[in-house]
Amino acid sequence: MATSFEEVLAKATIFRDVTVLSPHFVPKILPFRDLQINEIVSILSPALKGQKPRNLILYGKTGTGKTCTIKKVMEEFQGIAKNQSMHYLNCRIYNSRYRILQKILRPYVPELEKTGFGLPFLYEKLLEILNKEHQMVIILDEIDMIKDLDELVYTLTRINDETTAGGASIIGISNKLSFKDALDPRSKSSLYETEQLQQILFQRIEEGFEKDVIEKSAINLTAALTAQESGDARYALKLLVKAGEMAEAKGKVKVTDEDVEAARRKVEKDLAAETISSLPENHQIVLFAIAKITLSGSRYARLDNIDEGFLFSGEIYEEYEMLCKKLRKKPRSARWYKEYLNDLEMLGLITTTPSSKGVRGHTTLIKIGHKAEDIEDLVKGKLGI
DNA sequence: CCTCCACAGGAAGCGCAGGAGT
DNA sequence: ACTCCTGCGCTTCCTGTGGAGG
Repeated sequence: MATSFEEVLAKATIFRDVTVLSPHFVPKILPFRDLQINEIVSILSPALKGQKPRNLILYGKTGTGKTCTIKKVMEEFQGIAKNQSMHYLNCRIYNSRYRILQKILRPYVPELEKTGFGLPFLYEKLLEILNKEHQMVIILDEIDMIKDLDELVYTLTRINDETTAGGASIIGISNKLSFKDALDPRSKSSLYETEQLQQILFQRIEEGFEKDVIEKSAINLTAALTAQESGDARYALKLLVKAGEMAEAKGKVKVTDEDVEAARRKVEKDLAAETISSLPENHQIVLFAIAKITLSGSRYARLDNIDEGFLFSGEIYEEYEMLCKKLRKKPRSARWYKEYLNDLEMLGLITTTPSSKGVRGHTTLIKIGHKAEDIEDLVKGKLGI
C-alpha cells in the first residue's frame, strides 16, 4: 500500500537527524578533539600569517576522527585570511603527483579542463599562484595511496624554496603507521615535525612497553638524540627497542640513560648498514674510497688549516677510479661523482664543507659520518673486494 | 694585478625503459 | 601492436669562483 510523503514525514522515527550519522557529517563540537584541533591550528597559523609553511602528518586507525578533525579545522579557517586556500584531496582518487597538481590548479587555470599539459607547466602555474602571496594548505587524505609520494613531496618542498612570497603546507592523513617507512629519507625529514615525533614516541611506548619501565629522562634523551640526529621517528623507535633489549639482557628492570646511550652506538651502525646495503653500486664504491683514504691517511693530511679527517674531493675521485678499474667497471664521470657525494651527504653518511683559506682553488672537503672501520667493513662485504 | 688551480654546478643532449594514447 | 612522450641516469661541454702564487 502506498504511503504519502506527509505520512512519512509525520511519523515519529527513531532518528532525529540521519545526516548526523553519515560519515561525512562534521559535528559542531568535537568532543575530546579540541586539543588536537588546537595543535593543528598552531601548526597552520604561521602559514596564514604569511610565514614559512609547515607540514604535518596525522595518523591513526580508521574511525578515530582524523578526517573529521581536519574538516572541522578547514571550516574554521575558511575565509579568515585573504590569499589563502585549502584543498582537500582524497588520495584514493587523486593518487599521483600529476592528478593532485591538476586538481589543485583547476580553479585557477581554466585551460586545465583539457588534459595534455606536462608537469613543468603545472609546476610553473603553481609557482605563479604562490608568488602572488598566496598561502595554500593541501590536505592529502589517505596519503599512503599516492604512487609517487616522494616526488610529490620533493616537488612541493622545493616549490616552497623557490617562491618569494607565498607557500604551501602539506597535511597528510594516513591510517597506517608503517607507511612512513616507504618514504625517501629526504621526504621524511621534510615532512616530520618534532611534535609529531614525540606523539609517536609516547603512543608507541604505551603500546610496546610495560608500564613505567622506561625512565622519563631516558625518553627525553631519546627525543633529544633523535632531534639532533635527523628527527626521524624510525631512529627513535629503534633506539628505544635496542635500549630495552640491552637492559633486559643485563637483567635490569628499568631502561635508563646509559642503556639509551649504549644503544645509540649500536643502532647507528645497524642503520648505516641498512642504508649502505640499499645503495646503488657506484655510491658504495665512492663511500668505500672515502673510508679507505680516511684510514690510510689523506695526501693533504699534513696541510695546515685543515681539520683532521677531512679529505679532498679530487683525491677521492682518483681512488674511486682506481677501485673501478680493480672491479672491472667503467667509472662514472666526475660530474656525476659529485652527485653521488650529494646523495651520500643527504643520507648522512658523509659531511662536506667548502674549502676556504689554506687550500688552493675551490674544492669540497669531505668527512666520513661514521667510524671509517665500520664503513669499510660493511661495504667490503657488499662489494666483494 | 694577473694567472693558474681545482674544482662547482648549470645546460644540453643521448640512449634507454616504461607508460599512455590510438 | 604501434608510436609518442616522459623520466632517468649519465656524459660532455662550459662558465664561474675564491684563494694561492708569482
